[in-house]
This record gives sequence, C-alpha cells and structure tokens, in this order.
Amino acid sequence: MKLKSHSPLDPDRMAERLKVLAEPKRLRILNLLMEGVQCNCELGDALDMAPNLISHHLSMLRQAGLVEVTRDAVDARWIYYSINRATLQDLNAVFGAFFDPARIQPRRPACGPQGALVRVTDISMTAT
Amino acid sequence: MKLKSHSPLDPDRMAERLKVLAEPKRLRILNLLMEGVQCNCELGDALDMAPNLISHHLSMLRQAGLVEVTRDAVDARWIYYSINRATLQDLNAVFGAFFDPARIQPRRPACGPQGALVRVTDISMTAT
DNA sequence: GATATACTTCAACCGTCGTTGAACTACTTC
DNA sequence: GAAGTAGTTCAACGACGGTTGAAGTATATC
Repeated sequence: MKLKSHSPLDPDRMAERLKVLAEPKRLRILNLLMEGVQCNCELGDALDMAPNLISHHLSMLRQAGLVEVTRDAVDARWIYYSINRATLQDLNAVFGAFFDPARIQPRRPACGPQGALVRVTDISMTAT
Repeated sequence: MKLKSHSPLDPDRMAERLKVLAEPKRLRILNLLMEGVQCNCELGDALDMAPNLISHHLSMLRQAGLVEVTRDAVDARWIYYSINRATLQDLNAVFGAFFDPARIQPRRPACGPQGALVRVTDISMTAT
C-alpha cells in the first residue's frame, strides 16, 4: 500500500491546493505581495479592485497559509499582508514532486490488443 | 515595462494552466497515466468513473497539451493516452519560477504610517 | 450489411465560486 | 462621544464547470 490518501501528493489534497491558485486575481495579488506591496488599499489601487474583493481573496490565501497578516503598531487600522515563505517553499516542493517528468513510466496497458501504435493528431477521426 | 502580458509568468496564463490541474479527478487520471496506464476503459475501472466523464477530462488535458493520443494499429478502436513529457517539464519550470520563494521582496509599503509591525494571529479582532 | 465494441459528443442539471453593494467592526482623531 | 478611516463580513446574483444519460461516430467482427 503506497501511502497515498494522506500524502501531500494525494490528488485530492493537491487539487485543493491548486484551486486556491487557479484564479487570475489571486495570482496578481500574490505577485504584488511578492514584490513587497502590502496594504489592502494599495493592492486595490494597483489591481483596480474593490477593497471587499481584495479582502475576500486575501482571506482565501490566508486560509491556504500562503499569506500572513500584520497590524501596524503605530496606527492599527492599517493591516499589512505578506507571503509565508515556508508555505511557498512547501508548495513548490510538492508541486515539483507531483509533476516530476521522471515519474512518467513506460506504457503498461492491461487491456486492448496491445499492438503497435499509431500517432493520432486529431481525435475527431479525420479519416472518412 | 516588464513584459508581462504575454510572458509565461503572466497571472492570467498561469491561472489558465492551473485551472486544468485544479481538479481531483483530472489529477487522478494524470497520476495513472504517469504510471503507464493508458486506455479509457482501464482508467474508468481504476477510478470508478463513466467512460464519457473520463473522455471529457482527457479532452481538457489534451487541450492543455498535457496528454497525447495514440491509436492501436492492430485494432483502431482502442485509443491510448500518454503524458506529454515536454509540456510537463515546461509546466514544472513555469510553476517553479512563478512561486519561487527567492522572488519575495522585503516589505515596501506605499501607504499607511509605515510604523512598527505587530503579528496578528486572528484577523477577527480578538481584542474586546 | 448488421451487430458489437471503444470512445466521443451533446444537452441538460446543478452545485460551486467570483463578484457586487450594503452593512458591520476595529481603530484613530477631533 | 461623534465622525472618519481601513478593512471585513453578509446576502444575493450570475456564470462557469463538473456530472449524467442519451445519442452519435469510428472501427472491427460475424
């Protein structure tokens, strides 16, 4: 039994992680945070998005552990966001392991005539 | 202007790529294909999914360039699927570049009092 | 040609999720 | 304490996409 169900390489967990990232505006926010931008208002200006929408996406990134929250000690109304480097490293490692080309095994069919193969360019059956 | 809109690291393109992967059953299919399984029927048996559903997910993976199609030369009813190693390598490289922890820049706020920071554990304002 | 097989395409259903505007909370300043 | 600011939460809308069953296509066998 290849410990699979609770491994970080489990497809369900992997998909869960990827769903958070598979969103253009969240990626833009991550991009800006990596560049050092940090408050909600500046993110909103840079991305032309409403503050509540920024807030929503940030909360998802926070739930995923990708983003951390910090308050300003001088004026606590300001909240700063930053990338969680450890989570990012972990994500990178897990992704690299899952989609590692070295994992690709040679063809091992268990059904069909298993004869020679013919490359198909168009699946929609061009042959008339 | 940092060539951004058409770079492989463009958030929109990145999200597009990730959307295809952010799906548990597609990841399971990819997993099996990497292990060498190749025909629709065996995928269906292994994943307990209807053939048309397998077909649908495979077509998305194919559109993303991740999966290639091959017909059996002996009995052309059988269609075999395999991972496109080049696309997988490219994906891995692009992902690694986008989510590279080394990209994280130091804090560079353009608004707020920019005072000292206080770590916040719970955003829901625990202070009463 | 008729039947069977392997797979795809189509149409429809339905839950999920990004988006929006309004209300709410936390904090500071006057 | 009243007003203002930074940000969050709530409720509702609407579109995208995974799922399903039925119909369709390509190929092989009888």
